[in-house]
Amino acid sequence: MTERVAASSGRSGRRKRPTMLDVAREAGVALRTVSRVVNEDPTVGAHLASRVQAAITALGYAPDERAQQLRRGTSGTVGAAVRNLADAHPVLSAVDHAAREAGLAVLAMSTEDDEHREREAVMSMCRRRVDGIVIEPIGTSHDYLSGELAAGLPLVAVDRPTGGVEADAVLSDNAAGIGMAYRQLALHGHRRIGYIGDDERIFTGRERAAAFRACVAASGGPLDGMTHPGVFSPARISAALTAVLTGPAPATALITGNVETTIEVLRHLGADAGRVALVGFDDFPLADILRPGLTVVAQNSAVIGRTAIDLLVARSADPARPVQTVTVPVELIPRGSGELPPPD
Amino acid sequence: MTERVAASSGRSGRRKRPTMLDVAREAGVALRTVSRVVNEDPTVGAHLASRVQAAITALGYAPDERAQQLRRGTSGTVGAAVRNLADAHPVLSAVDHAAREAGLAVLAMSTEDDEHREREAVMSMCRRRVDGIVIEPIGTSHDYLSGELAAGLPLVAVDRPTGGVEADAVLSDNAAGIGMAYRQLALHGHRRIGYIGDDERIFTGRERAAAFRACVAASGGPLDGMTHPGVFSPARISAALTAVLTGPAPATALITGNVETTIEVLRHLGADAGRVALVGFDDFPLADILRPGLTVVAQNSAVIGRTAIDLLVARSADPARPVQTVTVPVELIPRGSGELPPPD
DNA sequence: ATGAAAGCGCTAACAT
DNA sequence: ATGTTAGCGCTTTCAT
Repeated sequence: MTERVAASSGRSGRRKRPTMLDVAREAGVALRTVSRVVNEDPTVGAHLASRVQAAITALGYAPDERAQQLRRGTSGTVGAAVRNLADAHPVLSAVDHAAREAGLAVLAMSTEDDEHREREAVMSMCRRRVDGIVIEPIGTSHDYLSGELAAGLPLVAVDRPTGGVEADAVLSDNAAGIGMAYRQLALHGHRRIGYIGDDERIFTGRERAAAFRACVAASGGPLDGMTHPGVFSPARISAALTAVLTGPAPATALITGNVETTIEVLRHLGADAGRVALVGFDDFPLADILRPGLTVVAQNSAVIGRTAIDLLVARSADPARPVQTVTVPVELIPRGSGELPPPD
Repeated sequence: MTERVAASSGRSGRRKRPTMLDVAREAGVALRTVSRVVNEDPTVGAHLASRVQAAITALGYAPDERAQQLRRGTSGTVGAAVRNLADAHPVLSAVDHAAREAGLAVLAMSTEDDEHREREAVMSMCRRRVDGIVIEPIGTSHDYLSGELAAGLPLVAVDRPTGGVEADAVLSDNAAGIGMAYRQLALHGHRRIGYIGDDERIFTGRERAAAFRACVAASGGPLDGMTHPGVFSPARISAALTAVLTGPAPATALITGNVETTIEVLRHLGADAGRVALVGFDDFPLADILRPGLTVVAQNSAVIGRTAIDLLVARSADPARPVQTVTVPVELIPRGSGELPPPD
């Protein structure tokens, strides 16, 4: 590594952080009075209040939230265990906003698509006594949470349901989305439509592949060689793409079951991107600056995030309420790639 | 909203969460012994240890981290105040990994490019008594942190320096990056090179615009009408683009000063993307699937994140050490758009 | 309107 | 090797 380093003068040593008691002494009042001022209790005399405020700013005092939470018995925080913080993540964004409106802080942790990490993240949230958890499940079994659930932990799954335990969930309407994609391609003259998507051991992979097969059956199109689920590595996507686009009766249009597949397909298509019609499941930033623009089935992340927090808050208020699964509509966004005609 | 809702049977009411004392009673040992087992103290007899473990799993006990932190006086957590959680954020990812390796959890909060929100997020982290903060500064003044800094809070700025207070920083080599971009375009025959970038009130905008002017001066190219800093809205980017690409002596190549500008320029260029050479500052996912592929100056996010955590840990260990600014090299990634020849 | 004291769940001296 | 006890910094009865 060849970083350049510039150094400068040091910084004074560590001073002890002021506590509420320090403030009380500085202001010459009782501890309780400082607590009252900090919590904006109106029953403090104006004179004392201002003296306490002065002491607070003089000392640079900020209350220790851990101690507050410990004493209050609530954390005012919801955990969000999502697959990735680094990728585009509109659901997390929506959760963040909705939680803030509900007066809750968000503790976001990434699961990195790893079952073990997911469990680690969720347990860490439990140890921090979050008031609820929004999870984008990776693992297939979440019964390590059954104790917490019995203890009243509000848990809401987004995108996929939890496994092994009953929990509220917010899902996209996968079947309807695949239907929209298929109809759009059929509408533009395609008869041989292919599908490349996720492993069917994954919930969304299963739902979307099943919906695709149903569409083909309903429209009387050919299924043979057109369905390629269980595809996740770039190499296998490349192979599936070759298989579906070559041979005696190649597909003229393609539906991709998730963003990763969509992007990998675009990467392999390269210059040929304009020669095969394509609809991707799930929108992503920049899909509109591709040429041709990418037609997608977009999930409504804003509504998903909002709903997740709503369910969380509702269960907090009433732990005994019935478990709910909310299905959120999806939307087809035509941008060109899905409207390409078949080669004549 | 037309969500479909499916309801199911309820869930048992809230049971009290077990404490360490409950475990001690269940196992018939003293509180201290449970604490020893939880903290893997080897001085516990094998017999008692297993009895305690059994009680822990039977009760589904998980220690309250807030109480641990309160008592230990350390939180084992670093805060990361970044501009956006929802956007691609490789630095956050790198911080996450490096922190984990150092045995630290990460509390990530987004500042949403808002000075007020930034302050809110940072203060919230302070109230949670994080052991240090990595910040991607938005605000121009951070002297509200001077008290915390004096109290020994390790603070590391990434991408831009903090304002008004001395803190460690990890910056990209903006000047070198602009130099690489300029030379690449010059090498491919361009004489009239334009620049569209951030406001010069922003640190990176200032550094990059200055470096661009220096490049033009050094190479004897024309500066007139070629420099467009202070551009941030889509409308203004569009205007700047028109200005730089039209007139009697239009630019044949362009350098864009940040991702937002790059993407907006691509959006406006549309079908003409292949007719003007372009180098963008900062890489982004999918830049390689554009046609032509986008040539970029890439920041080394992995090194930036790592270095930030290294500086944080170093200052934790020695609060009096000199303040450091580390400059991380950038890299030119040629993908086609920067290698286009000038027309004719 | 203000204060004294108990205790949230845990760790760490200090016994034994 | 195991138990007793005093707090960490705060909120909250309960007095005054």
